[in-house]
Amino acid sequence: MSANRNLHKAKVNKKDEFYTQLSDIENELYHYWPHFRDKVVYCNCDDPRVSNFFRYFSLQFEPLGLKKLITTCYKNQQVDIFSQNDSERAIWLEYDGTRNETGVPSIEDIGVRHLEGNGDFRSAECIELLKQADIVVTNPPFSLFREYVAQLIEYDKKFLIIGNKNAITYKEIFPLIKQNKMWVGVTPMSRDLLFDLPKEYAQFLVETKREGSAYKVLDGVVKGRSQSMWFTNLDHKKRHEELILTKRYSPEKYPKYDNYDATEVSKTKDIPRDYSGAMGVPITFLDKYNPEQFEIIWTTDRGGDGMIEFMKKPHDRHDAPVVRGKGVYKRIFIRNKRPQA
DNA sequence: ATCTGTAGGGTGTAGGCTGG
DNA sequence: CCAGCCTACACCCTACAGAT
Repeated sequence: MSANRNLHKAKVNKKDEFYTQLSDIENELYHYWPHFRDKVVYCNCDDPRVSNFFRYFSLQFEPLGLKKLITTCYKNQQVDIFSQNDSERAIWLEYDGTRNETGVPSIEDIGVRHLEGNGDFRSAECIELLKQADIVVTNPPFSLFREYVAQLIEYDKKFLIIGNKNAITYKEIFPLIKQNKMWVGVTPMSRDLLFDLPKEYAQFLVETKREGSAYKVLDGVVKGRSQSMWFTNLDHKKRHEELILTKRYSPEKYPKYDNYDATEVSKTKDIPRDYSGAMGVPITFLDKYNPEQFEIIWTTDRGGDGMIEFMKKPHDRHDAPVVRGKGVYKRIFIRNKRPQA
């Protein structure tokens, strides 16, 4: 019984109980089809038995024109302790599209192999699989997001992944966004993503958390709410769309920060069309960010290439932007490359 | 040279506001 | 009313100063 309790606790404590909804994958992937023809897709943080990523790519294998689909699945030691047999060993799957007449891949069509290790994306055997891949698509563990992205960059992979919104301001992540090496996917980042949950975890959330914050109920089904968004380095149409600006600058409407030499613009849609100086905007600006239209300078977080130092005014705090004595939330500093009259 | 206490920046989770 | 958007805040972590 006590082992049972521990198991339950282990399950509840396990962070990665959030499974991406098939509809969210479909809605995002829809915008990238040309990128996938003849490509090897790798989902390296997936359990193919429950993952909608594997499901999506195996079902869309032929329409997308994929060359190969590879999936690896992480299994931590915790689970092994309680399992009765070795069916919980880490596995990897390879699918090259051979199909039976039903159009749905059968187990015979898919090569299922055991991994030597635990399936950690950082392990040598998983890196070997990564090297074969053209595009990586998955929902990696948020706690390892930095390392995860660093590895993708190191091996020069195209990717389409889900991460926490706050990851934008991580000091390892923001430079990639500034340098246009990574950007926001098509699904608006301002909207929360909802996730499928295992039954026990859904129950745990309902019992201990608040509806609307930790979870939401959709058609009677409990979905986990997370401040998540898509990150990618695959080009898409949205990031080339001009953001239409209607407001005009005036010093009264657009105050300067007390501690930064920049103008506060509290809503992206209020960016003045005729202003060429540095502006602070909410991080959700990145939804509308078109690199031909705007230049990203830096965020209010310290670090970076020293640019931010030039914007600091004498003040007792620089951890948050301050307007008329009142602190506001994190901002991204931008400049309009082509202000209009 | 190493330890330790502390300040404050960095990160993640959750909650709140509001306009259509 | 609630999706869309913004913010509060606790706790972790790191750097660093001063002590040993």
